[in-house]
Amino acid sequence: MMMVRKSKGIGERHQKILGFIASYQRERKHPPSIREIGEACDISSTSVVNYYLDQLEKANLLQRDRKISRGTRLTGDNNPLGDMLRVPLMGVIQAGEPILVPSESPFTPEDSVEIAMSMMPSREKGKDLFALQVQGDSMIDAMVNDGDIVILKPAQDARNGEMVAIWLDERSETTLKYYYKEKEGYRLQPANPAFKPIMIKKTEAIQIKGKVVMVIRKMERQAA
Amino acid sequence: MMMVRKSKGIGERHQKILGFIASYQRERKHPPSIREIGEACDISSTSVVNYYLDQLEKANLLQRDRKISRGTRLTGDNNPLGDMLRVPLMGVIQAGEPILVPSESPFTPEDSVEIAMSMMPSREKGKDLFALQVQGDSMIDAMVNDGDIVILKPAQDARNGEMVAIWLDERSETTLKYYYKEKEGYRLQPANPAFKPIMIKKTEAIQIKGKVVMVIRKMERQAA
DNA sequence: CTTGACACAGAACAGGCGTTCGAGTATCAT
DNA sequence: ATGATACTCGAACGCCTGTTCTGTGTCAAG
Repeated sequence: MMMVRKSKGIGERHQKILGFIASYQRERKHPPSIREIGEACDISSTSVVNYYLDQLEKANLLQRDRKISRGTRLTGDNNPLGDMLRVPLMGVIQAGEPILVPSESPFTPEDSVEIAMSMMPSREKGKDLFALQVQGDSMIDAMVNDGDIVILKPAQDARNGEMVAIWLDERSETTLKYYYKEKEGYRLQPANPAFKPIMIKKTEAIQIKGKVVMVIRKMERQAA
Repeated sequence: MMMVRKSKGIGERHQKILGFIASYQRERKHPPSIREIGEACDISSTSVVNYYLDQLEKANLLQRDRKISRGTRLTGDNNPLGDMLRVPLMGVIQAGEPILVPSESPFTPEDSVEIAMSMMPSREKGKDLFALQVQGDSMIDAMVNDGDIVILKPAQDARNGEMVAIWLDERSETTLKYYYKEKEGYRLQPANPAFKPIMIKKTEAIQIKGKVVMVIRKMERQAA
């Protein structure tokens, strides 16, 4: 009977086991049992699987909850599963139309976007985030492109330097700007330094709709 | 003995179970057993847990792998765990310096960014993606801001309309542009329509480093 | 009051599953 | 050769776990 004898370190067998655990977990959403690993990797004895699992644990490639059924989990980098936030995509945001924040909007989010917890800024991990898809080029001064997805956190006011989604009554449009409260009123600063800030007098009515938490742009191929 | 009698539908008990499974899964990376659920939710009998679990399954809030240990998993929207891609953050990209694609770069990625599989465009779900953090304002014509994270896929050539990271020998700089091959040479189109395209003659040397797959901007508070 | 759906407890069963142990085989350095 | 090391097998032990069955108290409808 041929045995591989790969000296020390991680061999082909180890790799196969790691791969199987990953794909199993991806499909079934729970770890495989020792016997399932054995079956998938052509190992006829549970003790052999255990043997390899121990090595993989020593190599810091996975962790085991001893004595617990299906207690193997891949360590950080290999683990395909992680905490994510599901943010409802509530519709579109475009110039000339007010945006709908979740409480005002009547419709169920058809779709949603998934964001890794680890990617969320500050500790904005609240459950009340929502997402909007930008339509049109009206937000280019905010460095936000047509098709971009903006993640928002509902808010009625903001602190200086935060980017907010704001509704301007006088202009009848929604815009994304950095917000600064000043003596005379408000200064709304575009993200793109090539554009000048908008000064708003205290007398004008503005409505902060939410803080921009994140912007995501998927690059599909572009026309023309 | 008081019993809640919440008529039909999902009651407080159901909610508690759902919450427990979610947090358990988040912490331990595998589903809880029936007995563990019972203990956490003050249910003294496994049969009662089973009873609720069946209801929750009928309500389509979770799925059960019958006969399998720890075979309960939350359905889509409730499931905090999902497939994600771990993309190594290989360093920074800035004007005036060539970017390092993984094969060329000697250093291990100190950090990495996690992207939900569901967010990946086209079927760019390859394992060879890498990420770079933009430093400086030199990419504003590509609608990419200082601090943004760009996800790249290594490539030596591109199709028309794809956004690429490209090294221009003559200018000694890296830039992000939409790529178009034309008769005379190449047209590199900025994402921002306010900027003019760069025309490159065939005689000039260009090196495509990768295709831009995604751009992510985390909005922390901004200075000034 | 009876009836039946509903919520719950407890116990017992059977199979799932991790663990352990004894033993065997191949490869390699000495 | 010989022992050390790496690897494999099969079986058995015993806890873990899902399942099932019987029984009890509560509450609303008939």
